[in-house]
Amino acid sequence: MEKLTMEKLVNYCKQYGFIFQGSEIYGGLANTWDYGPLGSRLKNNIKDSWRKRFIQERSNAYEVDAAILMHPRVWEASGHVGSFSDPLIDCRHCKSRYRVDNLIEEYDPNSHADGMTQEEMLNYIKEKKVPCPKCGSCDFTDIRQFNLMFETHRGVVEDGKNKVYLRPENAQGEYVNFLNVQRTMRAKLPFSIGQIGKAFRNEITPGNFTFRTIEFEQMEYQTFCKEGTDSELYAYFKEYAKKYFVDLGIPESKLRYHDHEKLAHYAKEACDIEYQFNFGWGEINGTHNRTDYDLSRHQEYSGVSQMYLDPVTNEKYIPYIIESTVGCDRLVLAILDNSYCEEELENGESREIMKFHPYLAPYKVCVLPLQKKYHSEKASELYNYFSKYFMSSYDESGSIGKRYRRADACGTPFCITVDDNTLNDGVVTIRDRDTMEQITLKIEDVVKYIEEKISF
RNA sequence: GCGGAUGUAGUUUAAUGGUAGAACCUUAGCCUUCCAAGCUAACUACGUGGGUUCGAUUCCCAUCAUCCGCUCCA
Repeated sequence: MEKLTMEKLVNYCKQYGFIFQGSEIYGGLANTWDYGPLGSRLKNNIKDSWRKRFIQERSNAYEVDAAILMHPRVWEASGHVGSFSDPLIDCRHCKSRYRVDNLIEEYDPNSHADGMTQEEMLNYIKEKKVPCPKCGSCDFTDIRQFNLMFETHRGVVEDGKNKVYLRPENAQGEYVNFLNVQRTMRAKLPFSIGQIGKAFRNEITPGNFTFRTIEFEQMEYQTFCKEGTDSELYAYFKEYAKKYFVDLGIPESKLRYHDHEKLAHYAKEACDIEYQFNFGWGEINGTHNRTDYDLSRHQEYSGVSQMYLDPVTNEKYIPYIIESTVGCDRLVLAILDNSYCEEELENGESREIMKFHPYLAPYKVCVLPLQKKYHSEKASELYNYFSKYFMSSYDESGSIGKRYRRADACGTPFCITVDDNTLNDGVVTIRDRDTMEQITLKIEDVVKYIEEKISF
């Protein structure tokens, strides 16, 4: 098999209705992508699988759906306003662009550029004549701020007073609801609040299809726990996330952990899980030990106590938080990347197949009348019947072989063929894409059979 | 954001300073009926905007987008 390239995958996704370029008829808007009929089914199935593993099957896990627009003070407390914008500087000579704090710290690791204001950083560069790492000259532009948060305004008047931000991460939605969920669910530590939702970052983005986009969906849960139990949970969640990916059909050989050497200001421990995409290793999950940083900050900025009263020991304390995030769009891409196969046929041609885990497949079954003329009436009837149980498709156009292959290309695990035996004896032929085996089943047994096969 | 490449139907492509030909796909019909058969039709394209020109899909410029490599990604 030829190596899968991103171009091939993009093409495939477009051809079969998984992913289209955003605003395509206007020439496209960079780094936005629209999920088509099959892609949105796949994505929803992935979300459902996450929800099942991380909310439903875990005790003390609760889901919320928080607003994308939050009080601007949230982003002050989180540290996003002020520090989340990158101070950038360009070399006039070779046109390279750098983050100023990185530039200074590379020049002198003991310089503590983190704590400097923009002016101080600019002065530092001028005084020490910090050279451009690329060309060696010291001829830089002024520092420019690139705020990574999308801004908008509430109300019709645009002024600084009513500026709001599209959230750059979802976690704050859980943090500000910590007490609400704890109280209403009568939850005891440790417990988790999870959320699936969109976040927005106004970043400079390289392509790689949907791997990095300005608008993206995260599936994450925040676990509130007592200090001292945090590291054990952190280690456990790393394993738990990896097992989830393996359960979805991703081979362990294409997964690896990547511990962060440089930690964020809030983090005590941080580790990514990376998947081996066709373009290289890329993060699909992050586990972070965020300590009590977030709730302490919210307590400070809101003035509302975020203390937890331990009913057993009567201690009062601010919980630690372990965060586990899966990039939803990235996982969709990983699943597409991992499922794509080109199969050599006997006649030397090749065909594209998607081998999804049946739980993730956009369509579970495709109903095919063997002969359009004689079987399509019964087949339509069965299609309507199966549609009540799972996503089904129907295809009567072209030869039976062609229709099997079409279904394979969409990743449909089961084809159900309606023939004379269906009309006479009430049985259908079910063909399993993975084994290529055909079995005959009574119509009333089909739903149970399929439901077992597609469970997760 | 930088450098390189590219841009003709859904896909792969051909030709051309006088607006485009094909294959596959799709759709309809006939025939066939358990793994992309055949026949007959139909549908569908020069990324966008300027400039040069009598005339631009073709030449030039800009822009947008994609791919590859950097950069960036608490």
